[in-house]
Amino acid sequence: MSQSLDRALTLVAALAGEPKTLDQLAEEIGVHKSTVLRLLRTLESHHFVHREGARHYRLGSALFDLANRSLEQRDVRRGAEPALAALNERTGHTVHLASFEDGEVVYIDKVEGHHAVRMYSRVGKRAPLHCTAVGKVLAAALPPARREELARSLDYPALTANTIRDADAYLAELAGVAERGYALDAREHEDFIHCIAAPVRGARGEVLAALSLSVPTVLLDIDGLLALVPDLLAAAEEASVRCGWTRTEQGGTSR
Amino acid sequence: MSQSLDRALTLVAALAGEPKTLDQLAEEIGVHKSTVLRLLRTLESHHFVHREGARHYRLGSALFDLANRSLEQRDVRRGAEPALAALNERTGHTVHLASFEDGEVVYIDKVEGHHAVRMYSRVGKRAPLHCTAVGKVLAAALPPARREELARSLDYPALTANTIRDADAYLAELAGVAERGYALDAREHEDFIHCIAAPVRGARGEVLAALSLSVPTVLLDIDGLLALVPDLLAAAEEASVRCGWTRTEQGGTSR
DNA sequence: ATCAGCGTTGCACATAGCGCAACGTAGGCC
DNA sequence: GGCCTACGTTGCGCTATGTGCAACGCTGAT
Repeated sequence: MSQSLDRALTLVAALAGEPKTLDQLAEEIGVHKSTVLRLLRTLESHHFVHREGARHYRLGSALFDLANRSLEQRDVRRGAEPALAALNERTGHTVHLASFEDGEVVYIDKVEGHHAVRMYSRVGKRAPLHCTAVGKVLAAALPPARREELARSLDYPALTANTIRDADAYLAELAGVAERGYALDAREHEDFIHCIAAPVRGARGEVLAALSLSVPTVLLDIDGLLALVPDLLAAAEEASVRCGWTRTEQGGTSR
Repeated sequence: MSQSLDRALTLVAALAGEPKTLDQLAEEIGVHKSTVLRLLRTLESHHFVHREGARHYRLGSALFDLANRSLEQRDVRRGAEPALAALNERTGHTVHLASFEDGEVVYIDKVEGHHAVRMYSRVGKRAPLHCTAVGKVLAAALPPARREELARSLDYPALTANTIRDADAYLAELAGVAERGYALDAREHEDFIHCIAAPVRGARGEVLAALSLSVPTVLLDIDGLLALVPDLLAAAEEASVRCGWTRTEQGGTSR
């Protein structure tokens, strides 16, 4: 809709990797370099990009500042943080907190595992709903109508041999997740990683986010992973309590 | 320079706090709401903002993604990370990593202290050079000509009773910092906090960043803080080594 | 000393972005 | 339950704004 803004945002994205020069950027986004220069100047004045030496630009501090400020005030994140740390401490594996956004999953916090081999991820990264444990937990939490609609709208790209490939299988899986109270990703997203995830709930029992453990298959086989489910559930419950959730006699809203 | 981009960035900054509605935003930045709507749509298409419910906008995942991606590939940060964690572990206090940018200090990493009372800060936050320990370390690392020029260009706002107030005093302080190899902020930035900082060096001995310990005065008096200098220096050296620095016989480039 | 590569500037054109005002819709109050 | 208000949304016409171009100048390399 707004051309210059659109270009500027593309520019920022292009700078996410390594610092680049004006000419590189101009070529990369297909815009005259004088235009790029002007955009960069505006971005620079807001500290969104920073000039490094005479000819290189990289992302500036405003980005970090805004990102952290915004993350900080997501209440789920704040509430869940101690639980993430504790779960990581107890298991040694990578812990993620993810939320649902626009038909995808967004990682909003993580604690790295202690092992040399571990999953690559990043806070802010987006991932598909259909092949991640966190995605399943979040999708399973939707009201049935939206769940169905959502399931029908996904593409189901096959990322590994185990990836769920169609809406029916996905819906069946989600039903199981809602039943059990946790989700499993058995090498459906990446070949050498499997995960388990559980919901973090708010005051009214609504699912705010999903908490997961991601473990390389070389460290733990599937049974070993499933053995961690009680730890996971305990951590998710701890996080939920900090987010205002109160355990109900009926066992929550899950059925 | 670019009006729409400028407005869009202002918009993003306005969203850093809490989610806001279209009207609020329009009023806040003084632009017609139809314009704001168009900008928001463009921002939304790049995931820079996210629509929450029907009428609220908040920052989107692209911001976190870009910020973390960019931080991740700052080599200093990666190299220094274990040293930060270890220093935090050993002392229990808040540890910061900061770099020099545009005549200011930018925090690029931190590990929170274990105590209930601790300094408020945030990765991406900017701070003044003249009243922070990290600022002094970074300024002291500049070649004498730039150091002088820089010192003359600062404003020296007095943030506490102890803040250095003029260029001559600052230059004298920097000379001392270069001599000692670490810097002290004795309640010059915030009333109840004092800090010590030391440089992290790269392969050619150049200063890449500053590592600091921030301690509330209620937890440790000035002597207690200074007693931590050896720990700080050891951590800074560890970080330096991971950044490619090799200890030279002459004791580095500090004199 | 010459040249190449890149950032920078001024300019003139046209488009892209703007404010306006009218419309649609959802939620709240009586 | 119906009206009203408070928002988000849309179409339109104007002009400011952002654009590409081409010439300039700096800096560093040969």
